[in-house]
Amino acid sequence: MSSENSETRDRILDAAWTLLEEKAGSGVRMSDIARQAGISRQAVYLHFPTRAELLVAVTRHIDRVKDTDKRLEASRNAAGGIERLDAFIDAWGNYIPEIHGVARALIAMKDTDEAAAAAWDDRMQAVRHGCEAAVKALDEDGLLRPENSLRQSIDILWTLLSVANWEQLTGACGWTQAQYIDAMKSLARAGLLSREAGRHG
Amino acid sequence: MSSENSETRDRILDAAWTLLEEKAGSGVRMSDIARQAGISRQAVYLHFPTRAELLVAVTRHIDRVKDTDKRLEASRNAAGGIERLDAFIDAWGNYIPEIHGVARALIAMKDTDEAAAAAWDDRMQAVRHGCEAAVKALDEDGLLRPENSLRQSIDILWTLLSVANWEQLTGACGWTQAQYIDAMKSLARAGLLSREAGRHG
DNA sequence: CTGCAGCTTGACACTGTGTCAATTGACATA
DNA sequence: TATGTCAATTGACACAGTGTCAAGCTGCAG
Repeated sequence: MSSENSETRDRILDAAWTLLEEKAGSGVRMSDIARQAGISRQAVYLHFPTRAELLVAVTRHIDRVKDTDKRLEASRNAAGGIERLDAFIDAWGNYIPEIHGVARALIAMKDTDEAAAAAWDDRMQAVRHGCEAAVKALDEDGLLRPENSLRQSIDILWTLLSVANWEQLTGACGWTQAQYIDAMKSLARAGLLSREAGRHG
Repeated sequence: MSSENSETRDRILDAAWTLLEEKAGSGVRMSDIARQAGISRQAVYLHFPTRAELLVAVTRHIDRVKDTDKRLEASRNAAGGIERLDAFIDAWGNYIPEIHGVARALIAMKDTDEAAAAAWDDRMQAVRHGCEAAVKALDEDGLLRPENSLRQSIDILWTLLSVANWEQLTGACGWTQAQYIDAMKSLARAGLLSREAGRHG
């Protein structure tokens, strides 16, 4: 707990990350992670008190390695509302496949584990804030559908961009990542923008 | 196994149904179901070999009681493409809250249990067929966006109408059922119809 | 009365998480 | 060299939940 950075700790995080990617988040046990990291199962518990906390640490680890903040920040610098919407969908939508494994594992734990639920909800709220920023930019440009409240528009975008939807489209439906991104941009515009705004975008 | 209808068997199904609704699908154990049905845990296994098969039987039981087929059939009788789309969204969208508990339980088992995964996928394919019928009706009326293939349009509608999206909107976002239905109708039109078609709908 | 079907009781195997205690090996420091 | 400490190891165990197994009870049909 005291030393946040240790050789072994990082090995555990990398091992967990690898396995969660490989097995798409399901069926990864503490003992599997230990074996992958080349240490004993108990050594894992020396660094992470519970499976849930390990999973949360893995997401933070990925964020650090993949420079998530920088990516999402880029979407904030876009000029107009529509550009900003597209930039956000690019940033988040292309981030999903990289956290997919951990995301699935955390989502699966939500039902039974309080800590996992809190951690996942926390991350989803962060995504929601991104949606909020994008929708507000659209609003400032006067592009939003008048029949939807600001709140509703945020909810809609947030729901469109859920991990579950990404999973269904790229998994069960067999879409490519590029198709997914294009469709989301198109769907978001269709669902959020007023008719006149849509004609120009 | 031999006798499909027995007093006790129905009691088990009702007990499971009740608990799954109550606890929204999570944390319902075989022993809980047994207690609720007023029998021993082992008696449950006398009627259903595994938890997964019990859950599947519960969905079939609900379908029978709620007359699902009749409901969905109604959407097939609508005249035009748009009416048919609306009718399908009404039928399926209002069915989701009733199967929500079992759905969650089955989805949670998908990761670990082969049979549960197959059963859930099977049901989702049935929904997809409903989406396909609605989208084809739109296509026959020449209303679909030309930039989307038929297949893509079906995928989009299917994804919009996922249980996960219903959960997020009515749960985390706090929408009412009526708001959900309205938004889905609106989103489906926005996402599927060509611009000219949308102007009239 | 016999036999069987349906249920009960109680024990047990198995898996996976998390805990605990005793031990080892390496390295730092007095 | 002796001491302390830190990280890791080994092995045992508690606990929950699913599923299995065996023996026994009860009521009813032949």
